[in-house]
Amino acid sequence: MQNRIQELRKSHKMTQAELADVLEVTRQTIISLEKGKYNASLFLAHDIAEFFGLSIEEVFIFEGGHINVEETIRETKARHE
Amino acid sequence: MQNRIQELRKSHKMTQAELADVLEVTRQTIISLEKGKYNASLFLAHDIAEFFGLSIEEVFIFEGGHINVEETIRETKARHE
DNA sequence: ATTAAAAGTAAAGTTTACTATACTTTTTTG
DNA sequence: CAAAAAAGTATAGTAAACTTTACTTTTAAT
Repeated sequence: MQNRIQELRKSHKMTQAELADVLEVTRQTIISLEKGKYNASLFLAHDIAEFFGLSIEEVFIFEGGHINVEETIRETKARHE
Repeated sequence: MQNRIQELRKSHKMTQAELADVLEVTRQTIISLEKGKYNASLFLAHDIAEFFGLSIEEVFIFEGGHINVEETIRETKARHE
């Protein structure tokens, strides 16, 4: 999963330490998120998006995996019969 | 944090086992999320929202904590000078 | 009323987000 | 260029999301 944290942080002219401080996480967390070492929790994702005035989906890019809902439901239901 | 998983699952006439199967998690996970025992990861939150054709923010209700962005930036920057 | 299906509980184990600390490298600025 | 600020690396530890298994309670169907 990709994210626009670094880009958004820079456009707000903030350092990693400042962003970490605002979000009440450590600088390590910001570095790791920007570097893609791991993914934010739902809470932190929400706080980041809210801080930048965006939706979670606008900050975090979830690639692939577009499910055909109707088909998936049919298949899954069949599997459970 | 609240979520609308149970409501959405029922409106799709699915059991917990079926939803778990579709989302490729265990039934325990669905039960625990519906019961509010813990929060979904960002990944799972995305998969759930996508499955129901909604945004993460439409499925998960993040209460409180509305930050005044400009003020927070000013304060935080001051703290870092 | 029985039975079966669905929902729920409990607890131990794994994985991963996040912290804390300490040190190194890169970038910025005077 | 030199100093300071910012960014990055590494690693051990904690917390919480998620799994696995096994058993109990509630709801639905006949």
